[in-house]
Amino acid sequence: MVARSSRVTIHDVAKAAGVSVSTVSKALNDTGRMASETREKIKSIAADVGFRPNALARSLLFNRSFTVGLLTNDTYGRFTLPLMSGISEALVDHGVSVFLCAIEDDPALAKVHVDAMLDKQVDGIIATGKRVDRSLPVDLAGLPVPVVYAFTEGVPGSVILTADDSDGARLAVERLRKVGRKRIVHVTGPDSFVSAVERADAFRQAVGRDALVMHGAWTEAWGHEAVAMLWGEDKETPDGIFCGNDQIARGVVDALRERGVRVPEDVSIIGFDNWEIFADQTRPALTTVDMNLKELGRTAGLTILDLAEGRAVEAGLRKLPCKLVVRQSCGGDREI
Amino acid sequence: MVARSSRVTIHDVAKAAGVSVSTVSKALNDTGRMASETREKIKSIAADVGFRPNALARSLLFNRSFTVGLLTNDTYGRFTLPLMSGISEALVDHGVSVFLCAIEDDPALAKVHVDAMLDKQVDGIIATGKRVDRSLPVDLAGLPVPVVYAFTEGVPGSVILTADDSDGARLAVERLRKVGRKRIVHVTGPDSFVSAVERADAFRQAVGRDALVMHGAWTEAWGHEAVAMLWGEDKETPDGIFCGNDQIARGVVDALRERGVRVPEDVSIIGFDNWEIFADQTRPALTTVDMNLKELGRTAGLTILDLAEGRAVEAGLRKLPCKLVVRQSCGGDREI
DNA sequence: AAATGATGAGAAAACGTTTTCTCACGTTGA
DNA sequence: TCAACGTGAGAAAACGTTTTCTCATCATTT
Repeated sequence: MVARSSRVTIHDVAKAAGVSVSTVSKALNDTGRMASETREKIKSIAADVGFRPNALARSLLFNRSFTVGLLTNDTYGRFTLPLMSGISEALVDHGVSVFLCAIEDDPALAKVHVDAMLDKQVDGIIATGKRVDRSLPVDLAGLPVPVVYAFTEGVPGSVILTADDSDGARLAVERLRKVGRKRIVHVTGPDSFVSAVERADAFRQAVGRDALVMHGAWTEAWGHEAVAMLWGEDKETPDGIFCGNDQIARGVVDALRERGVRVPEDVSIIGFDNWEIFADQTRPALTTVDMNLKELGRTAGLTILDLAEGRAVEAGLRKLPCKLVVRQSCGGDREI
Repeated sequence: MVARSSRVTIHDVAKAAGVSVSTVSKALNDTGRMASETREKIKSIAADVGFRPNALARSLLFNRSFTVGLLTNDTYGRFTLPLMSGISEALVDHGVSVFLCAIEDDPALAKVHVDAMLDKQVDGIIATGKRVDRSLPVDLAGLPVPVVYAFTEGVPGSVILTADDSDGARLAVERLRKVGRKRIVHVTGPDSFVSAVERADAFRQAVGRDALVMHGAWTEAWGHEAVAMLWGEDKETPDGIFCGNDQIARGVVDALRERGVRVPEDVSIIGFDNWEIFADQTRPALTTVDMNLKELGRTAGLTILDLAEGRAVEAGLRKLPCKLVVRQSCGGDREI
């Protein structure tokens, strides 16, 4: 019943070299006692026949599969892909591969995927999602493998990695100040998102208690609308706008252009996310806050590795700093 | 040296049931001869202790790992994610998990990933990329596992799946005709992309030999530029524009609005890709051609499964049909 | 009552590794 | 010359399954 493998095994190498499999194993792993000429001969023969050890067999023996699972409900991949990229980059050097499981807010599907991963003896699971304050529709507590939550809500006592929204907001305000802006407002997403609230709080702290924060949708349309409101009243108009994401920022920039307001000469705009497809294509290109998701992924990967290999990791929420990506929409990109 | 697993094995079940492991195995797999009460008792005990067979051990035995690798150099994920979603959806029912490997046009990294997957005994590899007419920077020929190329160039004699660009173009023209458009032009990407050329050819075939095709970049800016050219001369302006992707379409729509040309009343616009983030956010929302990438992924997944299980699959290029997603930019969305 | 057959369940081998243990052989020292 | 020791290499067990083979036991038939 068992299918025959066409792959070359350690037995083939042993036969070709006229030694036992144990000797081959020791030769290739540089362990055991052995005449160095024997070792070299075996190594060369192994290379000749193209031997590569079957990872499944090693996994079975070591109880380490050198795989981790990435569980996400961010079907669009806006946040998952950069994270994935960082995880993969950090782990490939350690011979670890990543199972990507897209569960579309479907608890049953999530369970199927988690079970499949556990059956395949993943060394750990990284959970991620599309918002920081919502958990995946599956309970990952009490699993026989370590779990790291990245950019999604985790159970108490777990390791949770996320971007520092407050830091991002501070970075933006700091920059707007540096280019001489005085009347700064914040146009952002719904206040039902903790990210939006955290950024807004940090924004107020940086700008002043009565700073104007406008909550709306995460859309271009809301950017247009906000500009209409701000420029519609006969109050003093802002000279700096910090937007909650790049889509809103694009809406704001477009709306200002339509009104004949120049960006960045008259008003400086800063976005959030550094979603290149928006930030780069907006005219002028957006200066925006980057959440360093790839770095977050790298950290998540190394953390799950630490846990898998039994090293202690401090539990709790850990916030990683953001960075400002300077393009043209804020101005001052030359003189600073 | 070998770490102790905390997981419950078939031996634990055997001990708990007071029978041998072979009996447990046969009981759970509904094979062998056995008193049905024994079988049921074992099943219930196995469920009680939460036994799940170690997939690694089974893989070793069956020489089937129930994993496949998805290799991509589309770091942004525009095409990879829908594909991945389809693959995963098709395979999860068969207990197959997917390794996602992002190789960023780096041959060395690609080789590392491919080797890691082969070591882990993947049942097959699906290769994908960001263009149909470029191959990945790694040679997948002669691998000991089946390979399917999806949305990327494959070696001759291999199985290659791709979207039918001609079909997409025909669909668009057909629709423009149906809403009464007579003067239709095609604004698309560089003619160094075979996709662009195939669509352009099909467009010409549908509209007429001397139909106007404008090649440029795949950007919004090119959409603006093309409109400036079309409306700048004192020739008759088009009443229908079929765009090579949604970004160009968005540029065209925006440029027309700025000129006071109404979409879809005066001009009908159709995009390509159905990239929701563009198609949905454009005002009016874009009617656009969808390449059915998820379906493509599903097909790729089932194909690699066929190959892995030794079923014959016809080699060669297979083009899957597109579909038109109707929103507002083309008009006629109510009466048809 | 003895031979046959059916039934139930366990022993062992296999998958491809790694590691521990054992052993044969040759060299050294007294 | 013989014991002690070092060296090189193989045998066997282990990881967790599945499957084939073997063997009791019991019921049925002659």
